[in-house]
Amino acid sequence: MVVLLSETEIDRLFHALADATRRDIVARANQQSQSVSALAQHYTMSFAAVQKHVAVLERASLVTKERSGREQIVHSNLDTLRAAARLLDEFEQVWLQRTYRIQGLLAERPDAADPASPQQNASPQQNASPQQNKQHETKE
Amino acid sequence: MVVLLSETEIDRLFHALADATRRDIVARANQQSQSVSALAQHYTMSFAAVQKHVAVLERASLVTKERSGREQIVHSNLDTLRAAARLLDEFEQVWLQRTYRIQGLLAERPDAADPASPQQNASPQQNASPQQNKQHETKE
DNA sequence: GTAACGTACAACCAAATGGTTGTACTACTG
DNA sequence: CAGTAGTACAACCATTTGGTTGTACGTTAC
Repeated sequence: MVVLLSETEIDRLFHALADATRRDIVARANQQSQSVSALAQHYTMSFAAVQKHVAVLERASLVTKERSGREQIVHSNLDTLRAAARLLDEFEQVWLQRTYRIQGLLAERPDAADPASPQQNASPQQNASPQQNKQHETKE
Repeated sequence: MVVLLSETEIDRLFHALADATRRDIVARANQQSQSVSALAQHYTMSFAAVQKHVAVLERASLVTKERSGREQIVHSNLDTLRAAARLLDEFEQVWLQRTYRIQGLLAERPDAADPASPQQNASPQQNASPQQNKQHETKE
């Protein structure tokens, strides 16, 4: 299962999750959709600060806001959270697979380097991964 | 299954993952453990910049470094990645459960609110000792 | 209508981030 | 031995982040 997020969206998503206050906001909004000021009441920081946290969450699609009269109701977006979880599952899968594949090949292909052994060539010939979906600059 | 990380560690973990270069570093290190300078060759940024990224990953326990002669070999730590994945799974589970429970309880318990607020240690002064106890302060 | 509430947003600030260059030290290599 | 490769680390810089206060404006309540 492939997750549909761009690198930039992944950046935003993890960045949004990398703050305890923001995680708490999502949890509360999920528990019950509520206005920004209602959320803000639970924290010692200013209303404006909470507003900014909500904005970060919104940019990451972890919550949505919906106007209701003078209030902005914050709804959690569990789909995005699920996407994040799937994304890490994917990393786990891919990276583990690679680990196993390398281990599995050790017997038959003596030139497949041992990833755990620190004693090795040190000559930086890189057998880099063929898939390049990044948008951050790589050299090679 | 409960994941064993403190809020601060979770912050560090997600922050470390919130950068495409760092994710790429972990992927490469997982594919094959290699020295910092070998990793740095794949990026256009300076060696020192890559060093800093590795340091961030190390603080988040996503990689470990092991000295080998004059080189520092970077190993990926898949356990931490797994912990992150489990953590999001947990969020997903808990938050989804709460959603369902609330939907189910809406009729009978109008006051079913606010069970799980994190620790509060208030002391509402800013001014900041250099370390802040990153447990975000809640009010209520 | 007036007052209070909820929000938006700008201006400002301190600290953290992400990058650079330069210097120094250690470990290999010839 | 001299030279180079790999690393560590400090200093510096620009930008972002996370917080503040203040102001303005629409909406609700009285």
